[in-house]
Amino acid sequence: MSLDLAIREGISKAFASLYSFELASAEVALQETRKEFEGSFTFTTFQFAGRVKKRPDELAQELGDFLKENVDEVEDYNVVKGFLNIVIADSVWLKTFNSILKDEQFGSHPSNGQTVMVEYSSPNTNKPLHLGHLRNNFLGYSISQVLKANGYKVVMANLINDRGIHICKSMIAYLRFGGNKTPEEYGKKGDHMVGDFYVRFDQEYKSEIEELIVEKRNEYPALDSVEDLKARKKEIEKKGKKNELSAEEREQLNAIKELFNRAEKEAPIFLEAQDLLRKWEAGEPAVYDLWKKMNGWVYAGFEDTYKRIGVSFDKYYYESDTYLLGKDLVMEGLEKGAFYKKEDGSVWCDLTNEGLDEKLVQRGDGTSVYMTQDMGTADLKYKDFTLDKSIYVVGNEQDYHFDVLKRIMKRLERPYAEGIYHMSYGMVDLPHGRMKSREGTVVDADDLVDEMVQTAKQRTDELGKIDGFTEEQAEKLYHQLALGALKYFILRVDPKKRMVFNPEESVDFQGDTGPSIQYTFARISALLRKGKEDGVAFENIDLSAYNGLEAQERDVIVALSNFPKVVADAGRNYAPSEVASYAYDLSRVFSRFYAELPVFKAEPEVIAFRLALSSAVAKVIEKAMNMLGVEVPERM
RNA sequence: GGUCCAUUAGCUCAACUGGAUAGAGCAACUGCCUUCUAAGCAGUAGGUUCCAGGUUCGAGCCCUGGAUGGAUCACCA
Repeated sequence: MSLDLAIREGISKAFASLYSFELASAEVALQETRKEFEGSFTFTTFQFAGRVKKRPDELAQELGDFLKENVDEVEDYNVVKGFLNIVIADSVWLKTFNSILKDEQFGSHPSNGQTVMVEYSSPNTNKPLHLGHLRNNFLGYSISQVLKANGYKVVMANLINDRGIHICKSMIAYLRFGGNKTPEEYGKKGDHMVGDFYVRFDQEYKSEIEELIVEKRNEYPALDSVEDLKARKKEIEKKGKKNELSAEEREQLNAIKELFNRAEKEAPIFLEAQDLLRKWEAGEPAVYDLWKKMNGWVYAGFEDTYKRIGVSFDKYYYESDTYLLGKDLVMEGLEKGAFYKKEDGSVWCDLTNEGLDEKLVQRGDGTSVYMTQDMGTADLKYKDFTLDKSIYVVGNEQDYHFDVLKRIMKRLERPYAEGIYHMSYGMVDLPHGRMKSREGTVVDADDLVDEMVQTAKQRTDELGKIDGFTEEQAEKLYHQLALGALKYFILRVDPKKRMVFNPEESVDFQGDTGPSIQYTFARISALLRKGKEDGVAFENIDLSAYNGLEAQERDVIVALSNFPKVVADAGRNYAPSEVASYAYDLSRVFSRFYAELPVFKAEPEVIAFRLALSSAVAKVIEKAMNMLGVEVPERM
């Protein structure tokens, strides 16, 4: 029985026998005692005081007496106002530590027989991965590991968006300007090369729009450039927000908008891209081959990046296979009365009684929309793996979409509907604002990793601690540190929140950072190496009879004992950040122990105990960091 | 305009889901390498938790109203 469970049961019994008051042990809320008070667990009595007709401090006192008397684990207690601080005997902590040592699976929960799919990454094949994708990939990979530790069977899936107008844009630009070159000839990774052509399309498109506007803009002789027109448009729109538009201005705004719209729709390169999409959908061989070829380049590039950032997938889905799915669900929904058809033949799901809008699930012409496709894909995933839960790691701009998806699947009575969870995360901002590809403020994932590796190398060289490393070992270390810094920096933040990525800060390796935790592991590894060299037996030893526990050592054991709960909470809350902050806490508690208590200048028994303690910390740090997708080096 | 989300130290983030004097790191300042790795440890300083009300023994957290920033409300994906 775990320690906190024993105490919760004790409190429950105390209430029953002292006051005939029923409080299930599961309902007993224990918190960690704040460090300025003595004790390990705190029970707050205020909310119960009235119900058992006692003053809070009086109640705490009586509960404390009962616990001290009846619960073996409780050595002592103290009461501050209504707070009952429970002191645990060192022998109990040692017993706890002993069972941690023996438990190879410590922190991992046994299989719960459930299967969960985590869909993440899900890139478009028209441009390389950037900083925003990194948050997605790190979160997806990490939550998968956390769920595995919670006893789920996890399928990591990547739904690749490999079709649509955006890919056609890259294709058109390649046809026009690509000179039939391969990525090798072009001198870039495949994904970057295709991304270049996507940008090229945009440039071309813009200049064609401008040409068209210049041609047709005779209505505005006073304005002589497209920039002027845009500025004028903005100005009027701003006024419009305050409802101060004159009829003339409104007319002018509409005219400008119309002008832009027409130009956007009539630009030759855009028409070509649309035409290409039609040809692709018709399966025209030449178009299809080009599409395959270019996607192949992109995939090779992605695989390379995935490998570098240490994420992987068990299953790939391609939108070119799934984009027509879901039509049978539309039929089913109509039959079940979950959907209805409008006069024009379009099919809708009415969610107004749930406080949402009506949602289109099929166009009037019978073709699918995004939602249709996602409905079908959800069903496909279930058919493939019989999922209990389905997690979508997707940015919070799609909160509404997934809210609707879940409700629709519930109306279609899908068994997995309740298990759909949108792991929504906030955007990654740069210190000067959000990333905008058009303004060139996108941080490319590959470049970022390169820079981080450079920084790691530089930092390591400055410290000069890795003499004797082969080049290969050194490269590996730089990579581990770079990714450790990057992943930790991103994962320590609550996923739901928007975060600021400051390139200068993220390369910091001191303080609350990945490398500083990795450093703790490296130091422990050094201790253990020395222990082994000295022939100290510290593995598989029984320490239940050890005495003379120091405060710093007890703090380490307490921190260790929290690990299983942290893993469970992180899984329940879908929050890798909780694992990250735990890893840092543990690392700090250990560092304090390390700084204040020497390991090898002690009695043999103490040496063995401290080495065992250190090795347990190393194992937990490794497990926790691995859950974040971070590797830990034995030397740095 | 409707809906949803955010706002905590100069900066980046926490706060165990309503508990004690709101904590860390960075930046600044003090100490600690002749002792197991100083990428560390100990300390000083830094707060009207956006504002105004409310709920209760107790509110950063819940409720109401407002401010600021963002997302979304496509027969785009």
